[in-house]
Amino acid sequence: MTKPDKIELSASLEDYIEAIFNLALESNVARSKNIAERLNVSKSSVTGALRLLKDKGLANYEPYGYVTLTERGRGAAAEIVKKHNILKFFFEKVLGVETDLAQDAACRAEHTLGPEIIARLLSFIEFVTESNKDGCRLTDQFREFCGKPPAAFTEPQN
Amino acid sequence: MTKPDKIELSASLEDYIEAIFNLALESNVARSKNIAERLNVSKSSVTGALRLLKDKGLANYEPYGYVTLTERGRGAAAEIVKKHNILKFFFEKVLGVETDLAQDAACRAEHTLGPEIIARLLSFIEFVTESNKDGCRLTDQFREFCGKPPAAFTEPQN
DNA sequence: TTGCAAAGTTAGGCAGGACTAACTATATTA
DNA sequence: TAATATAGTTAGTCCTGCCTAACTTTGCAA
Repeated sequence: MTKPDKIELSASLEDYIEAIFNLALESNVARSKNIAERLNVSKSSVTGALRLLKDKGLANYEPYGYVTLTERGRGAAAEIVKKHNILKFFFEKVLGVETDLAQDAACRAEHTLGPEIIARLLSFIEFVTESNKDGCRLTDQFREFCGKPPAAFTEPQN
Repeated sequence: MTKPDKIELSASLEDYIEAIFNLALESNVARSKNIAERLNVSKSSVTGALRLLKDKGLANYEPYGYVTLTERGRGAAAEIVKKHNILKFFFEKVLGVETDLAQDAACRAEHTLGPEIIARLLSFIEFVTESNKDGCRLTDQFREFCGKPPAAFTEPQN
């Protein structure tokens, strides 16, 4: 089993990969222009990012051509998307945060939380979901609970 | 009630503020050198950051002097520290992640999650804590639950 | 098949945040 | 009180990531 040397990616490059991945899913091709639109970034920024992704062996990119992800690129993308989905689900369905906010927060947090936390969070979601099937309905109980006042939590406790 | 025009801070500046705040708590003074050590950053980087914080009215800083936070600076710091603590608690005590990892993840996530998510998370922690007092012991149940295999979560679901 | 709009690239610039090396203040202590 | 170690600052560089403006390719329509 060859572990492919886990590439370190900046938050920004992760965003590009994610965008390419999602565009490919939605319309089969990712074009520079669409990436730029999706990320709210100029076309020239996209060109730069694509070159970097190519250098890292994550994207197949030739000037003026369509963009696809390499095998490794798809692997990286899948991981990011997975993080995103887990976070979004947790924020929205467990914490009960409004959809757009959950989406937004997931976009930002997906770059900062490591695999251990994500794995735990996934287990936790499953735990909660299970409890809902069991009729224990943790999420409902939490919704109900949300009407009480908050506590302190302002002392540092490293 | 004068809302003090919520200042936008980069993750990096938030780190500096947090460091100054914690150093002041621990040893009553924050010195450039200690800040540099704590953040693993060169002394000159600290000088630069302190000037920025001064410009933004968050730190009292004179070259070669001690560093303190202004009223607003302390406000900002308290918010960051609060986020940090809530996140750390959640990761460690709810998800059951190892202390150092929880600490680390909190350090990174504290810059990306907004007040709504944090507020919800706090409520959630209280909910769980309450349940523990009630003898329902959600955390224990979760620990026990953690022995089952994970599911998919790889399709995008924006 | 040429001719133009749309897509993409290049060049050049700027801000944030970090670094090292060299210099300056401060403080301690002999 | 002068010498020196320690703390702090300045100057200059680098890298990432973004931008605009100008230029080049491509592809479609007349």
